[in-house]
Amino acid sequence: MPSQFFYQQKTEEVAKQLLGKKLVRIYKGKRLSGIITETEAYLGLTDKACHSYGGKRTKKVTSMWLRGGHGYIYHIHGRLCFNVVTLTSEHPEAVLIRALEPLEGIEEMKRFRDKEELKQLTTGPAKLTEALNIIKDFDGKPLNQEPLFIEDHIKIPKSQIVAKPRIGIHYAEEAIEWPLRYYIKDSQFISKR
DNA sequence: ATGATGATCTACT
DNA sequence: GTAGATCATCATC
Repeated sequence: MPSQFFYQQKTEEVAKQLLGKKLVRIYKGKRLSGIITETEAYLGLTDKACHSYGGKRTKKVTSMWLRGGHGYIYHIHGRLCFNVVTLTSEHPEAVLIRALEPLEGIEEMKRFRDKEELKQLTTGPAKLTEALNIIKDFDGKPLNQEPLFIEDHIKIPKSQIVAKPRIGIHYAEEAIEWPLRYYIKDSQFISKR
């Protein structure tokens, strides 16, 4: 399990280093898990795409102001997305988990998603929250304990990490083109090419 | 109390 | 590629 210092590194660095780790959900005593294949960094006060841009502290973004290593879960378009908070309580930044490669508990994931195809289970930020049955209760909870935590798995070499602009932030002006989306080169489990 | 807004997904062409 | 469904959250009234 990563230490608390892991999450206090620069957000871009956490986003890259989360690739290859496992996101694990314990559901009714069973492990549902996947390898993190795609992430996006959200850089807080000066990032127009970030929910905490300009120092916003509405109820929805409260968890982003926690110290690194907590979960931040928000509703969007009637769905839930899952983030890992980074840095300290003075720096409201986070990493959005956008895709996983399913590993354990695949039959449960198929049930939660009501889909059979492996690639349809976790290749999108709201898809993976549904597949792992991640619920709003986990917002603001630390990620070093059951029922939802992150586990070390494989290390992805820098040469295998692709950086591209983030998805779905057309309103974010200059931040639109910042290359803060990271994914494992050649992975079959990413949300978009 | 109401209306606008998405860090989305699905189904369709 | 594009349209429509979706619904909690927030700003405004």
